[in-house]
Amino acid sequence: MNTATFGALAEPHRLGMVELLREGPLSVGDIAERLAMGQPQASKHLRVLSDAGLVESQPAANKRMYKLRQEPLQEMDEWLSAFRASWEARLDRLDALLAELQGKERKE
Amino acid sequence: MNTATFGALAEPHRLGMVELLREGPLSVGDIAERLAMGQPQASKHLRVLSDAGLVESQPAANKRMYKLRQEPLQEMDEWLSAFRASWEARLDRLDALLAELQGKERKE
DNA sequence: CAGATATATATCCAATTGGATATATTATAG
DNA sequence: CTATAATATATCCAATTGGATATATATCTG
Repeated sequence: MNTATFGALAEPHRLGMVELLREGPLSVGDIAERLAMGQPQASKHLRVLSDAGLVESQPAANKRMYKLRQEPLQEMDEWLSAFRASWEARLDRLDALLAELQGKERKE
Repeated sequence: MNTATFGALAEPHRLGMVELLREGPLSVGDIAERLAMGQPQASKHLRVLSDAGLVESQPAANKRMYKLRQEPLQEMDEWLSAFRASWEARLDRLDALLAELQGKERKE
């Protein structure tokens, strides 16, 4: 797992950008406006997201459209799966325990 | 989603700690040794992880055992699910496309 | 071509951060 | 109680970071 992904998402404005771009591509100006920040700040944060591979941009006339890239998030998802395994195991044990208790209840 | 979780995982040593603790609880000394770092550094990083809720500790004799907490990772997992939906939709469309191509192939 | 619009970049600054070292704290052993 | 082992904390330092402002660059409009 790449720490750059976590680093990029560790800043509230950038996390907001990623969540915002989930709805679809946006221009820098739109992003800056919707997140209530200055344009240079938005560009700077988008640069960080872009370096981390979380977004990509393409020119559109006067503007520049940014959109999400899925790869880093998919990588995160795969990384998490190792942990998911362990907490699902716990839930399974809980299920087993509850089932056992149910069984006893019926017998008594 | 809490940026503190991402912030805590944005540092390679701390990411390593979390992955290490996946195998089970460890003392500070063990963690420091396995990650080849000094004890004060390990304590400092563990503090950050603890503040982010990613680990918890309990005293054991002379030592202090650290273990993973699942909640922040589960929260990450839920946060990711919103994105998972969109990329699974893409895969579905790809499947549909492939199926359609298969169908045409058979007809011709 | 001239002005306007959108974006990127450069610079300055204060705050945060990670590493290293020294020291304080707590518990165990003898 | 004293010495030791394990850990936490304090301090110093260099590097990084986010915000703000100014400026450069590129594209569109007329």
